[in-house]
Amino acid sequence: MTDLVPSQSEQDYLKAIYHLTYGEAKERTGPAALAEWLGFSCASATNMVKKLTERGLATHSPYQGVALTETGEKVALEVLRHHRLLETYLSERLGVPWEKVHAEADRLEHALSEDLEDRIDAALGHPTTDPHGAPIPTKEGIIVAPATQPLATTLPGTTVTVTAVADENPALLTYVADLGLVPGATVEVLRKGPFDGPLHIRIATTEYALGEKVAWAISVMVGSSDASTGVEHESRGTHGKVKRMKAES
Amino acid sequence: MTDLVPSQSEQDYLKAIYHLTYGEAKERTGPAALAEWLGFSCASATNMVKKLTERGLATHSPYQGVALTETGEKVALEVLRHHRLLETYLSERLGVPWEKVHAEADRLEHALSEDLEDRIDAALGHPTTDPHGAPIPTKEGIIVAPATQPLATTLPGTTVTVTAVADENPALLTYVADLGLVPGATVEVLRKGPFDGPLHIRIATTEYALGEKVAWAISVMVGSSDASTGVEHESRGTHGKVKRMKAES
DNA sequence: AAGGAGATTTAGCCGCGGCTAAATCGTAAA
DNA sequence: TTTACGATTTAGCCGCGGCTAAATCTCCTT
Repeated sequence: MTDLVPSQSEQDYLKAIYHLTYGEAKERTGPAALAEWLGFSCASATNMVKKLTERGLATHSPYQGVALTETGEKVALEVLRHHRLLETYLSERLGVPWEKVHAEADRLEHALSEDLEDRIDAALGHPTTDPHGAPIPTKEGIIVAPATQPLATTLPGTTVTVTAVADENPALLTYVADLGLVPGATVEVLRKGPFDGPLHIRIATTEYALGEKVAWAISVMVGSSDASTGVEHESRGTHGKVKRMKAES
Repeated sequence: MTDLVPSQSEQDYLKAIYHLTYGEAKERTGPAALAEWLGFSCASATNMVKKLTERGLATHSPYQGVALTETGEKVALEVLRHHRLLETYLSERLGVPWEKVHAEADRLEHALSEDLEDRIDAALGHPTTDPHGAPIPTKEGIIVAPATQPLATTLPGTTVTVTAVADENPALLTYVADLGLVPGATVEVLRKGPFDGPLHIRIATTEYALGEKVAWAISVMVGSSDASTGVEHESRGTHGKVKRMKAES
């Protein structure tokens, strides 16, 4: 019998595959995207993909891309739960600033026991989203993804509510936080510059021009009234594809 | 230039060397003791000792035993600080039971950033001892060791105060906690059985007979009145040897 | 249909940090 | 003094998870 529990590296790859498929509305990814995401070489990614497939955590045939199996996705969601619970705890209880919690959680997530996970969850009152607005998977591996879209694709003239901000980039986080572009904020989309031009928005009474990268990192919910239609359930085994979040963490 | 920061394995070995020398009033240890402490083979211990010596973290000549250099001890004390701060935090803020905090902290200590260390330290109000009574080194690598002795060597007829309990063994911790033998408790030593016989003690109004192992795991402070003579300063570079704690964590 | 660029895979290397087996040392007992 | 045993060291192996270089495949363009 091979090791029952995936190694830290394996967990990192599973998390990455999850991000690159479920996070971007794609079915499968390739080693190149994985390698870039993790900062490794393509060859390393291919090797690990082969190993994960042998272990039954991913499906992969040569040149056909990778996807997670049910058990692989389950592992990824467990790691993601650890990550987002830690982010929330560090932010709420220890005052770690917004833009730093991701890096801290990345190092701590693999050392978190089930028992501690439960204690943190309880201490926080069973939170459903992390400080960046990303949903926290349940212990059973169910993740509730709000029906959102990137701010970048929002039609000018619309007023929207920010639900989440991708948390990978500290500098970007600091920048958008300064603007008040945090989950819950209301934004009026004014107009879009030509081609890759800036997106003009208004927050409260101030206008800003956002670059492409920033506009894509922000998830928004259209309208602001009806809460019940704002979420859908997404779980392992779901057949009908639902709109998934762009925001990572 | 070699890696600036010791690997997790190296840190574990440094911590072990610290325990086996400073923890037991010995000057040096051998690979055998190290190997047993960590659960590795003697050969592995010898290898690592050689590497630590090359890195300037330990001193070692063949067949002469190992000791930490100043910088090695500094690293060990940093890890120990992480460990004991985490123990305290987990116990105080997340309700992790006494006998489990050691194992949790062992996994988390290597993933703790300096920033988080400071935040935890501040959140706890800069504690000086962990839940088992062991002193927490300062950020500067100074550890204040109370002048204590094992309960096992305490003369019958004496009344002493428990200062610390070795935290490695969960079963033992549960046992002594049940008896009320926690830091701060007052114990009257009644008599010692012959040879390896039990140590009879009284806590409050109840009498107990303790085995050798338990009696050695408990550190006590003789008398209970004068606090100023109860501690001494021990720091890197101290020449005069001071009585050091038996309790580990 | 042919060519070529980029993605993917394979082959083979490396350091880390475990391991066992075998050689060597040092000491305490005969 | 010799011997034997335990502690230490050396030699050499392994899996993990990175890497580079080279081979191969896919697909898009010409």
